[in-house]
Amino acid sequence: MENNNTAQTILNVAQDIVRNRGYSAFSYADIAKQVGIRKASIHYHFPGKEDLVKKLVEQYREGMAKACDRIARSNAKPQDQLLAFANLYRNGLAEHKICLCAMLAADFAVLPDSIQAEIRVFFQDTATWLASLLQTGCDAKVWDCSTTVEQDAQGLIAMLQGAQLLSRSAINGDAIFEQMVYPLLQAKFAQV
Amino acid sequence: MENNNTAQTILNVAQDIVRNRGYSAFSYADIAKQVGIRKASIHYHFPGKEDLVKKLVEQYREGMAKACDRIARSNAKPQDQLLAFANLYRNGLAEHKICLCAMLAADFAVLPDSIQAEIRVFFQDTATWLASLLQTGCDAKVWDCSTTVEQDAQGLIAMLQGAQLLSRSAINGDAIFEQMVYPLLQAKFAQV
DNA sequence: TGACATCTACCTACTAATTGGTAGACAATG
DNA sequence: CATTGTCTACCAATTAGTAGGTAGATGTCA
Repeated sequence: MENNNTAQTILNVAQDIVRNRGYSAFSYADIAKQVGIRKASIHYHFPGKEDLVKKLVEQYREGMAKACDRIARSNAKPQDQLLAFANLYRNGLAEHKICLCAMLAADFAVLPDSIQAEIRVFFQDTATWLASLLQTGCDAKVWDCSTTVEQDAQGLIAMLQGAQLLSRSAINGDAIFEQMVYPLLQAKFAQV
Repeated sequence: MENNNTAQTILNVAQDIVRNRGYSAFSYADIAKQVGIRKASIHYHFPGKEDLVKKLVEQYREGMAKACDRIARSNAKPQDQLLAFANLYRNGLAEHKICLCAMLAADFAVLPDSIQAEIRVFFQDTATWLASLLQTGCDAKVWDCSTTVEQDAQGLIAMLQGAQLLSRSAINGDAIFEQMVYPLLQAKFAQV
């Protein structure tokens, strides 16, 4: 994660903080200290908090899209792709990082409109991608789809986000996550 | 929800705010304005933020325990009790209220230790109650339990909390919640 | 009963620290 | 000499929390 670009360093640090403490509990002073510059210099790169966080979500959205794309291009079996998708969340948790947009969803009521919109797009994109994967598995008779794949996709994402949150407040977080997620995946998609 | 007791009014208002905006984004000034007293008077009833929020979680935990107890005492069929449990979350959402402890779980990293502990107890209690319901349904052959009921219980709670969060950031929140939750409940507990 | 003391629940008026943000100086680079 | 990126030094607003005062209710005792 090296870079010689201050703006990108600021974004990286900011992402870390938001994914750990949420939107309201992060400040320019925090970032400045960790990046090793002064508060005013952050304003040079990002005039206001809104600009910074908006860029943050945009970048996070791109990263997620790329990760999903890698999974899709792997040509693995649908059940393995589903597992790989779930593991994106497990891996984040292993670094003590909640999904950025899950954190921001909790702070939704205090976010500027432009960021609220950005988050909606993130969830919509993710749900659309997952629904398409579920449909593939359906067509291949890997699992059956009694309900619509769109609803299943949203339910799965909800479970993964919720599991991340709950895991963090448990003593043995990482283990809890797997114990939560895999049984439900198995129940819904028996052959996984 | 009437009361002539200032301390309880403060708690009610504080709960509203935290469930909507989270821990970091609520202030004594907010509460004072809504209650109709001065900031300093809140300190009279609750010396510090930690005291207030701790009491908040304690009370919320009692409320949840009572709600679960009512469901258990209803002697409804296990599948109906499970539905009633899920509807606790749906009803909260209908008033634009996320589960208090889901919000605080998001803010976990910035919470005082004593409150972190309180939240752990909440989730543990809830999971224990739900696991016992799942076991009842198991014994009555209403659904089967291939995995342990404890894991299923935690997975279900994760899904419900996650669904609340995601619903709020969706345009049509309430509808989305039901479309997410019920299909997954049905898949896992077929006869529900 | 009257006098005094205490307690409850609030108030005004402050504090020190932190918040996001701005103005303008300055050094390096091209 | 202009641009870029950083700095110091400020700003007004807000944060949780404190000090000290006060009106009114509730004792308590001669």
